[in-house]
Amino acid sequence: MPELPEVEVVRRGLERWVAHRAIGDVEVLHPRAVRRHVAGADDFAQRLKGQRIGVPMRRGKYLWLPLEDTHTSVLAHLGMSGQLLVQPQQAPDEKHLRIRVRFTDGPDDPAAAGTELRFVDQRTFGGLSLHECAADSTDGLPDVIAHIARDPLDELFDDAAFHDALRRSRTTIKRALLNQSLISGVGNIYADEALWRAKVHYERPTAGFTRPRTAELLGHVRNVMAEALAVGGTSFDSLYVNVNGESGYFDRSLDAYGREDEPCRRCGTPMRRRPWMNRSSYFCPRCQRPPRASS
DNA sequence: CAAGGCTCCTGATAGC
DNA sequence: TGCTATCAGGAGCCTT
Repeated sequence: MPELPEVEVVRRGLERWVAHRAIGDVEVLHPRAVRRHVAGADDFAQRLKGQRIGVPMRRGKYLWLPLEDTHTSVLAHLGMSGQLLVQPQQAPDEKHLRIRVRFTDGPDDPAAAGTELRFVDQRTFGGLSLHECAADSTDGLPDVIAHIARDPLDELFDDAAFHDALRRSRTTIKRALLNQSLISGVGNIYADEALWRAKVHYERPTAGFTRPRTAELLGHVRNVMAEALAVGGTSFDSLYVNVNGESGYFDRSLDAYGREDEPCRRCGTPMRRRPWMNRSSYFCPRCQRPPRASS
């Protein structure tokens, strides 16, 4: 499940393999993969043809490819299972290949010659679309994601504003961490990991957060993401821009996510799983005490 | 308007 | 053995 670190690994791969390449034919094999492109699959393909890709950018879990000499960008979201792969043109189609982007020239790196970009997505929660850039953007930020907050690895992320937002909100901390308009890039896995590290229960009301507690939690969010990024980045050395939910750094040691009934790595108490917002929350019942009036 | 719930989708797995 | 139910979950959209 791609969250910020995985998406950043993909962005770096795209920067290496497809930046500054000119787009040729585009093939949309499944309409759902371009459902955010309101004008439809044919329009998407025709408008991309002949454009040159700029330097890939990312905010939270979104990434985009600015199109040089235009005010438009290709927006990409991987959803649950999306992958952006750079493959040799002759490689067999993947089972869940949704979009193919051919190029009319090679990149600076001749090793990438003869390759194409493929969007592969089993569960079709992700997709590509073409958008105008936000009016005040200098980096090609698509207008449709202008509401997405900066992510905690962005140097312009405003810690004080985030704390103030927590204090103002009548919600609980995990909901806030997953609210992409407050802080972006955090998904279910890294939320549980950061909360475990901070010894904070997922249902703790945000209104009671002190400045030091917010600062500590943000530190843990940043650390767990940086560690995951470091691991994910090491495996990226081939002609393959990968998001892999099954392997890669996912088999690194997670402290909370998926560890139901296993001993807490701090205190040994069996970890618990609770149904939460149609998904699961993993936590240590001893290290992460629930707030009063909460189960 | 803020907050919370619903829904899209496919494949792995559990259970009968 | 083979079917059905359950789970995974990001984020737009809808309701309250």
